[in-house]
Amino acid sequence: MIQVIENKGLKIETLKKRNDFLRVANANRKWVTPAMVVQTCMQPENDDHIIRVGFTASKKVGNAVQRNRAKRRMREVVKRVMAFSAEKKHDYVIIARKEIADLPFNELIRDLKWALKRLHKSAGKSGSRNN
RNA sequence: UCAGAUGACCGGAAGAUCGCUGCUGCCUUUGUGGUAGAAGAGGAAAGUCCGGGCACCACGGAAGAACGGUGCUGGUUAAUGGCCAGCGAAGGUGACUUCAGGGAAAGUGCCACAGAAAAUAUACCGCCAUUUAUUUGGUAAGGGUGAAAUGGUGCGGUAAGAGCGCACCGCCUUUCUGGUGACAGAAAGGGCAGGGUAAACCCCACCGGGUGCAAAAUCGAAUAGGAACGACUGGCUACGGCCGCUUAUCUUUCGGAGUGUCGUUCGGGUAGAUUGCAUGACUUGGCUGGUAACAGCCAAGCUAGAUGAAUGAUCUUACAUCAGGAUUUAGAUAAUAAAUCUUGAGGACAGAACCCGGCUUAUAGGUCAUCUGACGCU
Repeated sequence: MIQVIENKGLKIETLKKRNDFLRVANANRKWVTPAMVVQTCMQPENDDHIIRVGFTASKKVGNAVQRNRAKRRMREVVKRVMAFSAEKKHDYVIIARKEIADLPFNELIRDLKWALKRLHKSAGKSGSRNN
């Protein structure tokens, strides 16, 4: 797994600015899975080796303990999936849903892979539109 | 053994793999680097309800008014509405618990319904005397109303009654004794002053300036705009403009637009960064004083510091606990209890955000200490 990262030369950073979150949300490319919602768009700056990922857990997920746990699980999933199935020059935002605390970890990995696949496929086929 | 009361404590464990945060050492291509090491959430981190430290703002000092808060006494503390020790009242067989516990003889307001009468009192049925009378007078024992009706019980007394008199209890005043005090006890005097409500206004005593670390300080880009200086650049003016010049190439006319540009410096202080920011009313242990809260002294220690917010994720193993099933033992082939095996579920409330002291609320399950009552045994 580490080798994959090295081969592709990709580096994962986290999104921190509110503006970035809004930009990704407005791009209107998203895929919904039982545990989370995945949004994506192209990066404005051109650095080939960086993928940026933002995490959102609103109050709907639960209290502070449950929100933090949701973010940590998302971060772990991203670490294992994004390294070899993300696209260069893209920003991603992952929004937690209530079920994220209860679902098994393997299912989260499978769902994120599937969501990324669908997003990239639809981007290639029909531009930026996806409902 | 059972049922309680009070106080204190724990609040998941072990292993493997992969990470995150700042710190220290070394290396270093000085970077958002590499590597090694030790460290990294709570009893409530929560609610943001009180009290402080700290910072800024306002303000000459002090007192008062207004507003808000507190409200038995003494102590403790940086401080409190907290805590400790007492007092009083209420509850409990008891250990013990609860109390918004100053003033109702400073004044004002309110008290439904019932009732004669709910407060400058008064007399419905009664009782007694008197009278021709359904009259007049005396009474407040008894009845009735109500949450509440001029203190209670007994004896005397009387026409009937009544603190009218007496005894005891209650109440009020004064004095004495004990206590720092809240208050307690005793004696003497007074026939009794008179409902509730102050979580109604109010009175009395004491306390309180405001805003909060997104406070505040330092450094400080980029863009736009501002000021000063220098270089080059057209005049007139009555300050409204007019003429001139420029606007990709030559000449003329008309219309529109422009009339300054460049460089340096300064100030403002935005994004961002650093400080504030963890050596403190600190933690642990011991000794001394104190009933205790707590205080003093000595020794040792350094124990989270994030900022879209680290302190974990995944897997495995037992274990507490819960539910179902089976077997054995006790028991009446019952109910039930205990033990063993097995299958499944499964770890509460909850995440530091400047820091402390409290309070309140949430919390699966478990441990310990002291004490009380009941039963049994000696």
